[in-house]
Amino acid sequence: MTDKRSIPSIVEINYLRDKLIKWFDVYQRDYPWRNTNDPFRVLIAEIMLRRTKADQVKDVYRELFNTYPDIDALANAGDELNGILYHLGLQWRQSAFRNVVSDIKIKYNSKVPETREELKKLEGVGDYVAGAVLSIAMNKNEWIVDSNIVRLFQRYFGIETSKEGRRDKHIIEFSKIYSSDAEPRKANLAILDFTAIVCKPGKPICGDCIINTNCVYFKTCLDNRVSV
DNA sequence: CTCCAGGGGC
DNA sequence: GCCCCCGGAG
Repeated sequence: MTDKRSIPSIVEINYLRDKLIKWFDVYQRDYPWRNTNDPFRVLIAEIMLRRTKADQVKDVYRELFNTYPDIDALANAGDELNGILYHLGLQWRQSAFRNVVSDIKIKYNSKVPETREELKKLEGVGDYVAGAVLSIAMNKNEWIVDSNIVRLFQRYFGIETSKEGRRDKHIIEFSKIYSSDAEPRKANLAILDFTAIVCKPGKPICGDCIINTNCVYFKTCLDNRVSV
């Protein structure tokens, strides 16, 4: 690829997606917010997941919905809610959290908005959370970009990004094509899990990687004789 | 010590 | 475009 900022071809992206989905069918992670199609629960989970490890969110999610089974219970929650959320860190999340619940209940009649534009009006909801709710809970063809997805794109296609790769135009364009699939939910979950388990930041498992034959990063490792 | 399913304020 | 938000795990 001569132009390092160009977007890979649709064929290349389709190939990558097919491989990741096949991998996902075997190795997908199990989290409580994946056993529901309730957009509200998925939205709450995604808000908690931002800048926070999934394993750290798991227990909080369970306790939260055991204590407050529906949006009305959550909207009327007292100070105990702060205690449940405390372990997530990022204390600003607590007020944002309450505002989101309140807005959905009052402004949206207890129904999670179904467009990216409306979702982003909620406090603490940006492109990632909005895209995740639309694609994962509603199975819509909506893109997501997080730091892990940026990294996979960099490594696999040998593409350059800015410091804020999440917001790079060519990265978002890639993600739009990637999520243009018959199963956007699966496609997006697949790339999230793959980047967390195989193509992870510190020591990626390149040796056992199912897509290493086409990966620029892997070829570079071999050229440098770095053990993988 | 660094890192983590980002977002918002500037 | 840059920077900070911050608990817990490694």
